[in-house]
Amino acid sequence: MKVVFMGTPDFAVPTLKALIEKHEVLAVISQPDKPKGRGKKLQPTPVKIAAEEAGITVYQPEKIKDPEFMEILKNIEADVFVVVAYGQILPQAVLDMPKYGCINVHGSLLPKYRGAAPIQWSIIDGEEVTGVTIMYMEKGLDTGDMLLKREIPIDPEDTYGSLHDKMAPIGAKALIETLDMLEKGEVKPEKQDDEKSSYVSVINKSLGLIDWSKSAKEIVDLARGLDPVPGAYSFLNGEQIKIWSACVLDGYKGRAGEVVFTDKKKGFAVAAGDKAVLVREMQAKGGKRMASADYMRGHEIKAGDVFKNE
RNA sequence: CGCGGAGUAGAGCAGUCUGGUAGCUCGUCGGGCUCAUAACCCGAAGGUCGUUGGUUCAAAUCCGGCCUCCGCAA
Repeated sequence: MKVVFMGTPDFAVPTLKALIEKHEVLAVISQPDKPKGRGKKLQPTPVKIAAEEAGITVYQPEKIKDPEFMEILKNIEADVFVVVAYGQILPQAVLDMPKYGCINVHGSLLPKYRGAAPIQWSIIDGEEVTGVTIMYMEKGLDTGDMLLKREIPIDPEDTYGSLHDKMAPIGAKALIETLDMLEKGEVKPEKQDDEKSSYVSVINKSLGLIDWSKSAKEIVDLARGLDPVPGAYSFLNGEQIKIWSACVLDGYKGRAGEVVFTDKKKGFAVAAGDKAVLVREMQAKGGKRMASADYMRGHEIKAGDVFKNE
């Protein structure tokens, strides 16, 4: 099939690569390069890098709605648009362009977790199963008819990063299968049950501030859902501490946020609303992420110290 | 030139302001004791103090360049 691919972050790259292998990718659309990192250096998107490696033309319109760009898009005459985490809403005129329509790869089992950060939220919510959904795009956000679903178990030790890396290739494979079915006319579009739908918000940094009055499991899930970015955090003696990895520790209680357990090998634990949270990996400002036990060799943390919101 | 922190033994840090060839908590290795919710005692090995110039009788420490890592902001 003749494909135009639209995508921006890492999650989209495996799908792009699979398409390059199996189909004819005529062009790639990605978000404009943005200043990132400490220097304010312009950073190409992961999708752009992958596309250029394959020698495919990349377009990065500021707004896809731009009439001039829409004209270009139309003249490419693709059979299908494949969209994976592109980052812009496609106007109806674009959705109507290709004869096979616009196909989207979404990182959840729709209709649950519609929106921009389904992988993170499924972990933060403590889900045990998630998946990818291939669907037709329509005007609403992630509301189109579903074509193929793949379930993926969430391991208790999975983080956003590890789950993301598991899901991206599965999404790529599912998409290729869907295109095969499309060509053969074998797809069976399935309506989403709006009654069962849920939307999740974009992840922002303030979401990572730990509320120690919540249950230990909720805090642990928050940390792994925000690992490796942007991280769950709290403050000890006015200094921000990021908590990357933790587990529930039974048998210890205290005021929420209070250090209730220290061990030179296991690290330290902080009281939550119910049980305690044993901090395994953490990071102080200016420092690298490290085992909490390592941190304690150079910094004093003792029972009774209290983590606060600032 | 967006703001800031940091690079010292395998790990985490102190020492830098007030120059005089390095220390703490662990780990490792050897020995002792025997069990005290993280065992204790004794001993040992292990460091071009990121790199490179400069100042100085003398630089981890003061000054300049460079490299790397990290937090914030985007």
